[in-house]
Amino acid sequence: MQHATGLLLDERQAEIRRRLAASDRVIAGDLAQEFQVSEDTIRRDLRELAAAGQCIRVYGGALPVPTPDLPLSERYRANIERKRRLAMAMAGFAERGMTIFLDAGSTNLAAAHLLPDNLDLTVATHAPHIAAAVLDRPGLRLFMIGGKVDAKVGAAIGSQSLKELERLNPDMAFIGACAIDGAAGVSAFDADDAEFKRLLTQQSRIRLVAAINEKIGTAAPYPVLPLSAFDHVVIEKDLDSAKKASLSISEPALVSA
Amino acid sequence: MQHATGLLLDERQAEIRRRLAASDRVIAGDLAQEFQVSEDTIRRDLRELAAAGQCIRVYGGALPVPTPDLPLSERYRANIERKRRLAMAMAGFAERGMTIFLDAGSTNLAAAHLLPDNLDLTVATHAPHIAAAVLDRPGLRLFMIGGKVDAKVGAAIGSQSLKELERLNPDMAFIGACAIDGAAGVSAFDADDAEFKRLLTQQSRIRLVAAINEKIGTAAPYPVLPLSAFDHVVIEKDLDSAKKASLSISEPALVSA
DNA sequence: TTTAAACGTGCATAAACGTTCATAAACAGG
DNA sequence: CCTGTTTATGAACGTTTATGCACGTTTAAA
Repeated sequence: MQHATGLLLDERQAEIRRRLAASDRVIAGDLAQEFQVSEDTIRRDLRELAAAGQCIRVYGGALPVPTPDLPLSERYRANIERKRRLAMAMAGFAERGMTIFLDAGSTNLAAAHLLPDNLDLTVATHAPHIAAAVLDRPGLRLFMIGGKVDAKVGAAIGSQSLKELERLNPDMAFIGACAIDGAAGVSAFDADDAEFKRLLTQQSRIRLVAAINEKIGTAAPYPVLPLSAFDHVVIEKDLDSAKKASLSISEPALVSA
Repeated sequence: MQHATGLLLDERQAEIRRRLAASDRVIAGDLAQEFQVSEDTIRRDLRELAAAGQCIRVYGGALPVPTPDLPLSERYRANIERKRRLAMAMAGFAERGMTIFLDAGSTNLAAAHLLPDNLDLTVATHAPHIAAAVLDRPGLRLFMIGGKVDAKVGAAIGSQSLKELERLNPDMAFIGACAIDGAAGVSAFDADDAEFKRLLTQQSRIRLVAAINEKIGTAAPYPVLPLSAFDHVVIEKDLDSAKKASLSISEPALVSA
């Protein structure tokens, strides 16, 4: 009846669980098309996952189980679906054997869930939430930058962290932008965070930065680097063309997701 | 009955094990065709491998076991309630302004949730899961030890982590014991983990170690330190008196929770 | 209120499954 | 060289499981 080459049931449900962890919803129809099975089958999967307490069934798809909303994790929940798309585009740049640094931020937390686990990747990060997510992915190796952790930024920043970062040269870095502007470049809300991002970018071979629409055309108090310092700037597909033009960059450096 | 050209049973099963390690799954039908045996035979192989804990049987084939051991998040769920009681007792030792190091382990993860948030505490740890939990507690400051993170231990261990630990002198350390014995002292399943625990204990002013009943009277391959090196050994109230006596320590060094 | 999409249920079907038995090679002991 | 035993396998049989489809119901949005 089924797959010569398709996914086994358990694999399919495991993949759905991963999606739920990375985004804030799944849609039955999309899953059906993606896994090449009928929607009935997907609905059955979602019903079973819901019965096991792994998701919450809703009309049209399912939601992840609500985690007790805490300060930081709350921020992480906002606009997850859009950030997941950005993260997916960034994850697409991963190549076998790379060491990839994930900066703090919810887009990169999504990336931690989405990075392929069969490419022998090493993930480095200074953000505990991201580290915890990576540690739960059997196919990924983890390197952690330590130091004094800033609760607002959600990552280890400051002099000790910088010193540890100096001894690391990632193949690729995913920078989380607090603000992006064609003229002001990338900027951050915290001085130490900005300095960390700057050093991180300089230490890395391939530099990616991503931002949702709201952050484009804005500037924060602490400049990081001009846009020209990055190999790829990942933005949403539907960014209005005026703002897109204001960045003064074009494909392939500009990536729409 | 088997063909001169075909593989022996052991060879076939070894090959299946190799496939499971290399890929994410095996499919019974494919294996049957490839080895030129009936699917019944493959199913028998998979059943035997599954019985030996070498794979996970699913409809249509088999999946590799998530990790050599249980997944970390699974291990964290076992005996939560009992570990929470131990953690509560340890948390009771916290005093205003202290810097407390939380070693890896589920008991200390519970402690991260239970430490009072009105004592101006700083928590240090090398375990991402614990760091993430602490970061979600507004009243706690966090210091993270970095380095290569061992997925089995669930924490950063190894030379770089040791070097960072050298520059830290916690007021108190909660050590997670893999095994405790009156004669053998505290021991661990991983060499680097044992060395980290040893240095951590030596660097700390007040040293606590906790263990659930199952770990008392057992020894692991890598010794950490004798029980005399600890200020308090926290055990469960209902530990049987023979084992309790075998530890050769008494109150107030011995704490029952 | 209307309407189309999403839903659950029951059913049919074929694949996958476990069990039992038969066969024949491999083995052990005399 | 016999003879009985063990072992790996495949075949036969009935059972379970995963899936898609049909059909009537519910839902949410227009």
